[in-house]
Amino acid sequence: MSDSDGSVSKETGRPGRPKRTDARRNEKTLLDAAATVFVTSGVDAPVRDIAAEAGVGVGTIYRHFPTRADLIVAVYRHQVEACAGAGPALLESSATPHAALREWIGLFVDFLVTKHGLAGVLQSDNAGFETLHAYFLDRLVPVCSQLLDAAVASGEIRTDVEAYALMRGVGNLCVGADSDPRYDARPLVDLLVTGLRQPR
Amino acid sequence: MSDSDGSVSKETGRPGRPKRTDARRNEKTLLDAAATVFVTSGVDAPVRDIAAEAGVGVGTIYRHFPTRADLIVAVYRHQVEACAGAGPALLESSATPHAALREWIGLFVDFLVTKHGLAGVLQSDNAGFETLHAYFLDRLVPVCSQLLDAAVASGEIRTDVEAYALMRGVGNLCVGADSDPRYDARPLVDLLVTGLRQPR
DNA sequence: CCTTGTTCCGGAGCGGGGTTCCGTTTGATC
DNA sequence: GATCAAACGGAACCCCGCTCCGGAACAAGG
Repeated sequence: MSDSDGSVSKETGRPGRPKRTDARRNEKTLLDAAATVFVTSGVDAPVRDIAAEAGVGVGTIYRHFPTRADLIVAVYRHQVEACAGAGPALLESSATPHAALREWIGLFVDFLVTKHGLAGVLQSDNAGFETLHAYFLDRLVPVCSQLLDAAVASGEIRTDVEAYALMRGVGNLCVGADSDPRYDARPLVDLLVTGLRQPR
Repeated sequence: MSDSDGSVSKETGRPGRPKRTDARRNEKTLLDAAATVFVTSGVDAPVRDIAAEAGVGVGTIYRHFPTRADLIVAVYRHQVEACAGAGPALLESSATPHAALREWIGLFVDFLVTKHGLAGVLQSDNAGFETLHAYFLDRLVPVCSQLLDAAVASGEIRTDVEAYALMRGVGNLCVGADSDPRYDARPLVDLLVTGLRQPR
């Protein structure tokens, strides 16, 4: 969704008429504004705040990004793609598949904990965020699965853990990791990854 | 807070005048109603729903339980106390301290995942729930710490994990464990506890 | 440049949920 | 029964997400 050009729809492939220039401009403005507001007020920031920051009406936000999840996905798409792309690379550059998995998960955690409240909203039980949930899963679970399979193949880890569950668990451990100085998710995530190793 | 009698304040010890009988009755009614509604609609259920279930006005709820956290704490106090009490008992009955820790955490997880949304609201980043957070921590962290110390003393586990972090992590892993049939927190919690073991 | 059709925008307004506030009721006391 | 503080109820208020429509901005053709 939301091509830089807008002359074709990515989902259908049908050639939709290109967007008007003011519409394209507003979309960019909105992404910048949302990114700014997300940093200071978290991803749950009131829609009106984002609209104010961008200098547009709330209607404009909903026209470009029907759900909050769409907006969040658009803002963080680049970083998620980068994270997904790093998976195979780490698999080659690391000493063992398990080490690659550990490092990749570290990247994911670093991404999550620097976005106020993102982890908290990644849970599917929050109605209306299925899109967000789905995007992260579609993009990252396959990568995680690849790393996991490699580690299984090399005999380093147990075989009874699904990529989905692992991603979900790591995401959960990051909930509230910002906003509470007493809590650092990283050591616990490491513990989890350590626990994956075969107990022999 | 909220004595059965009300003739003395637990915090100050000063003898406050006893509550009126209708007030005491309403408090009980409210606890029952809240417990019922929590089961079906989760701990985030609208205040008005709870009021309706109890057959009282919303003002009455706020008078007895100024914040939602107060209400939740009052509803689940018994179970939390039971969990806390089970710690020392398990330490005696189990084969090793690590086994006791594993079982105790299992109890805690069972408690959390059967309460819709409780885990999700246990995070301190949710403004207004510091009371809830504080109560769970005050009550359970010392118990966890005791088990953890015993396991450290017996040389079973590593020494660099704080009770607070562990409790927090386990709680986090339980977020959304209900409401998503694809996600079961227990195996991951087990992984975490396994990861505690000394890697030697 | 003007016209016309269309897209896009702004923000008032609706509904829902949390919280407060105050006039009324009720229990306790004498 | 009279008195008075405690407790109650729910209307009212505010904040927020989301919708909707009258009008402004744009693109295309005359």
